[in-house]
Amino acid sequence: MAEKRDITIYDLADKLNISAATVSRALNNHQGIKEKTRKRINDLAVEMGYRSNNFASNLRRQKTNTIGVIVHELNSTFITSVLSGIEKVATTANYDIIIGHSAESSIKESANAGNFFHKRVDGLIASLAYDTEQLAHFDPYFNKKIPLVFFDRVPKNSSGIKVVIDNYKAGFEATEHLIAQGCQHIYHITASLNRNVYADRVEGYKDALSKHGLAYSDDQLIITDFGEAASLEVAAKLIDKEIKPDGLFVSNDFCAAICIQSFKDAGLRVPGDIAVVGFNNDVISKIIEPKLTTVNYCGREMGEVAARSLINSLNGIVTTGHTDTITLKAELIIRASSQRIRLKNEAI
Amino acid sequence: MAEKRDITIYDLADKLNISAATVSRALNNHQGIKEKTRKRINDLAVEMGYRSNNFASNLRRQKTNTIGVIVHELNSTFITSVLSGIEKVATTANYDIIIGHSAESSIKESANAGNFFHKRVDGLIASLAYDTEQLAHFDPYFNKKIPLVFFDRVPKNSSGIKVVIDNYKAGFEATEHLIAQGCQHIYHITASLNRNVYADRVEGYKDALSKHGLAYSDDQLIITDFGEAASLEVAAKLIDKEIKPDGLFVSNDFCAAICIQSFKDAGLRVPGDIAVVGFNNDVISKIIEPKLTTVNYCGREMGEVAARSLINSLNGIVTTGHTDTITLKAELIIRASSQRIRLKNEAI
DNA sequence: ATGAAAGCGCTAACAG
DNA sequence: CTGTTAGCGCTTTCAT
Repeated sequence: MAEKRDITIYDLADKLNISAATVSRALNNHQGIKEKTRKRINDLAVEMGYRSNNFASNLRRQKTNTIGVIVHELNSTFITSVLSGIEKVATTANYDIIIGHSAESSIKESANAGNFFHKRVDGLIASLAYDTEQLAHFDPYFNKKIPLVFFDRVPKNSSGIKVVIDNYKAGFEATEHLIAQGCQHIYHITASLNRNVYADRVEGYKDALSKHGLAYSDDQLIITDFGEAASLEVAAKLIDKEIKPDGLFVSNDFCAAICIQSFKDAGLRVPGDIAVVGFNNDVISKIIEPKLTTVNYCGREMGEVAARSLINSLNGIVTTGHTDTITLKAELIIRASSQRIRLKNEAI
Repeated sequence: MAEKRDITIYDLADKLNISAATVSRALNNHQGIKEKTRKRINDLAVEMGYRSNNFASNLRRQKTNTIGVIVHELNSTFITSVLSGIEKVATTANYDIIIGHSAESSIKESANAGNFFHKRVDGLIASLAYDTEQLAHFDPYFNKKIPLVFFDRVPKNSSGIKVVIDNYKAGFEATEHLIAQGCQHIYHITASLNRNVYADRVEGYKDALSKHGLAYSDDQLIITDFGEAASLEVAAKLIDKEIKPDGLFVSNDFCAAICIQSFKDAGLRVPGDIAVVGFNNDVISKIIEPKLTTVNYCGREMGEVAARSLINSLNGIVTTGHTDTITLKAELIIRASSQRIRLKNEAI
């Protein structure tokens, strides 16, 4: 494949009758190179189409200046904004990032982790897949003391820095909001309780019910994978419940949207008959009719904080100890899908 | 950062009193190694936690077995399925992929191209950003004869393999469908005509109008960037038009969804007053009410074809010549948002 | 079937 | 301010 041989620093050195070391130093902006020499070298490099050889450099420096990022999915605005946050901070600090997505499969997550380890990333940022239980695939990182930062979906017990929101509080507030709207039979749709994000919200949900003297039975908690098919099924099940739900808190906007649609198709009014709250403030929450009340948290900020923490550890700035879990703000955004009070006033 | 020194093939060789060359051969499944020796080596490698050093290997082989993929955005199901198609083929052929996203900015696209070139990807797969005009950032690839495959949003004039759908035909059919539904004043919302995907659909749109004797004026063609704000603006403009549109073809599902919403808010019925067709079959097309008629094309297939073509060139299998543009199928999916005929029959 | 030796391109002591 | 030198870990002739 290779056309002509690549230009190396030796070619530059020969042409200028200087040593390769000087060329290397000039190209890397080391100090102690005469400005004039540096310029001559840089000019020639451009002229000859020189490109530095990463492998050689990495091999020598034992460092790649690359951060691996493993996400559970790509097609959500939340993840995209996390990525752009990471990218911004990483680029500023002169790190490249490589992205792997697990498609919610722990097997692919594991493959990505292995691949990135093999590629010798300097550090790793990850959000766990839906079904990840064993964390063995991260052991090589721990063993080699390669810094590891988890965000959003973090492991329950493990070292490493974690960047999260207060999911308990978010779940609590979402539920309390529904209660304030007069809901008495509030159901909750969530996903694998192995994932902190879901488990914590469930706790918040339960505690809010309990605080306001509302009964809770396991029948009100529905676990699904938020896929389209599963969501449709869940919605159908909800419609057929003995005790009709008048409030619904869903840990995912897409699934909440599907439910709203199903409810409407079944002749139920939202929020009149059933008030709905989602989670994530995805675009879909503003498209669905009625617009969806949801919990917003800033992906970009989460990405920035994660990247910054990672780079700090990379630079030996240790901020660990009791502060190795960083909690960011989240807020309930109230839209039409849950506003029963105002709706009553506005009613025809 | 590095803890203990990494295990190298020399460590393995020493332990077994054989040469590093033999270890290397065994690890890479070269022929001419006694089965027993191979097994001893592999076992010890696992036991000692050996991981091969990519840089050293790449440096030596002048090859990375990595394919770079540059996409204009990540948060669409279309792109995600393209990526999974690429991933599948690449993995099978023993290539890693690294993903870069340009966020629709030619500047970032250029940065990614440079970065990947620097990382010495063996080949590149790309879909152009919204505002890319100059292709100079791909020149290094052409110069070094690094295979380059464009998909979906491809450059107008340039060498390299291109994988596309017949956008002209898709635009033609979408428009003809609206005409068949009795629409007389069909507007078209599109984006930068520098992008083949949009320009070609516009041609199809115009030709369909002309074929059916419908007048066209530039007033009916609206160019926007499909962002949320821009889409809202465009929708408002459309509502205020002198000549009321009764049909709308939008080159993007998200924008089409926003328009439908705005129309409904303004008291217009969809499709009764205005029939709408989108493009891409994004999830949103099934969430919006009424469900959106749209053009579907298979991202996964496009990804697979792109990756396969790239790997073929990598292996020296030249399929270029007149076949260097590969056109895949696309189909109009008819849903409620455009069905005026049936709607009239069903009318109360 | 295995070993010896050279070199991929770069960087960092160390020297001057 | 610049040059000399050694070596990062691996693959691959060329021998044996």
